[in-house]
Amino acid sequence: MFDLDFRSREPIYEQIKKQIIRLAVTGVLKPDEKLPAVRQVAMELNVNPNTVQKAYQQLDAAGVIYSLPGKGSFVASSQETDEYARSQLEKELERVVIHALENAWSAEEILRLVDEITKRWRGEKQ
Amino acid sequence: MFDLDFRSREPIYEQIKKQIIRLAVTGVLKPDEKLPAVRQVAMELNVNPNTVQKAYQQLDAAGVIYSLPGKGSFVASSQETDEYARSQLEKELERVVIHALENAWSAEEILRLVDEITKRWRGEKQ
Amino acid sequence: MFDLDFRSREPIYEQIKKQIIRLAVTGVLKPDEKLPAVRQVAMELNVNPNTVQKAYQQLDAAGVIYSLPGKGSFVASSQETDEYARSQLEKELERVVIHALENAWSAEEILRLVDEITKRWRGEKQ
Amino acid sequence: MFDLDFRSREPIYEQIKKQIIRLAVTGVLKPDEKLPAVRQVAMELNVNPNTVQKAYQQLDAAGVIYSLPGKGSFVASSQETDEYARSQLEKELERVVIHALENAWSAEEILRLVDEITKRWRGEKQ
DNA sequence: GTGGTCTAGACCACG
DNA sequence: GTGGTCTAGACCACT
Repeated sequence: MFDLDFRSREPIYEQIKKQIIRLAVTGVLKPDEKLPAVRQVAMELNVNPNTVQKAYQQLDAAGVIYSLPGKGSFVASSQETDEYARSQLEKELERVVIHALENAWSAEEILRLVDEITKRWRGEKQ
Repeated sequence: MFDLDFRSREPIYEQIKKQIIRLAVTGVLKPDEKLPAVRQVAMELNVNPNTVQKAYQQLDAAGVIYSLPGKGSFVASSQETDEYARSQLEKELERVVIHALENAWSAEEILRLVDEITKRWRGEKQ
Repeated sequence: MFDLDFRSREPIYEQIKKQIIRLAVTGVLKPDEKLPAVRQVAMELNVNPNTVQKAYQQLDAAGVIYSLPGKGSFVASSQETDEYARSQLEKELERVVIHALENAWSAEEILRLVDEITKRWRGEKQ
Repeated sequence: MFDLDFRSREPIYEQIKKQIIRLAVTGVLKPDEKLPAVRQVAMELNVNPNTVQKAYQQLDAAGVIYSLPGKGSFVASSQETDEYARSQLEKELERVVIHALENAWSAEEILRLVDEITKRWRGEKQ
């Protein structure tokens, strides 16, 4: 279900968070659908249950999922998830674009590169 | 000379690296111009010399500056710097854009947001 | 008969306890009236019988209901119930009010907020 | 510095969070003041560093403190803290007051009890 | 079997 | 020495 890169600088729990958000935003996981149990995910990914727990707990605090002790964890309403995902991505994009502008990139250069990346990605997807 | 944000999550040495690159790319620092000594920068910025040293070393390894033992550190040719800065930024941008695409953003949405960020930044600069 | 919120952090058995107490205190359930059987409540609420059992047991231990083996569970005298409910609520309220006072709230602020909550609740009820 | 109740149902990290908030709201801890290190608090309280870390991290996510790896954790602006503390307390108070109202308490009864608790607390403080 | 808390102890990046 | 991440493994409350 998930795909981790253990060599990445990005913490494992962050990778898990992002993948769950991706699945929720793209509609693979529906609102109120049950997520796999913490221990099950931990086994499948070969990581410690605490690491998965941390991801679930932070998503819960952010309103992306809701966890019911004794029952499981479930996807929250799509509105909450979309808002959270959108604000996170906007922050990331803003940081990078401003960094480029500070390094004397023109708006046209940035837009052209974004367009190129998008087209390349579309090609790989098909 | 530099402007650091000690409250940022971004490591100090990364901030120093980015600012030197920015000054080189924007032409404030000319090729073969001597950089201020590690200790002097450390004193001016009120940071540990090790931190400045780390920034200089990594810039050296990346070919953006070159260090002559006993003489100091100097800005490399603008070509080296531009290539390094460009490839770093392209990698960053690609990562973020693909992340957005994976989260069901349309190319139009991304381009619109980039445009918006650019205009906002221009406004703040003036 | 009851109205549960399965998404709440509050344990299901606690919700059942509070609702039975509420019905007894408000006079909907009369003293010595028979409560519905554990299994019946469990079926109606779609919860595990153990969960209902736990609620009944704790109410029994608190003296709010009394269970006659083989005959069922019955509402205790209104005096028992009122005392229990009152002491529970006083404890809860004391805990929260003291917490507010410790966080530099003034008595006036607390009273004003209580008043506001009361008025809002009255509005929603009608 | 802190005062824990290990027998309480309230998690230790929650108790730590509340105490730090209390100290910040009451002005004992000033904005940008350095908090004791995670490991130091852990030693003083005789708890595991991970437990203290959890408290610090959640306060950081809530904007009440900011943590700089390698430097320490610091109290954020009083505005952030006040807002967070206020909203938490309002939620707690609302829950309890509504619970009382549902159990047939009159607004006057509640206000009288709050007043009584306040006066008793003032007496104990002096 | 579920999520949640906690301990013990290790390792890493940063300053 | 600082915060941050992770593992291993235990115990608890709830369903």
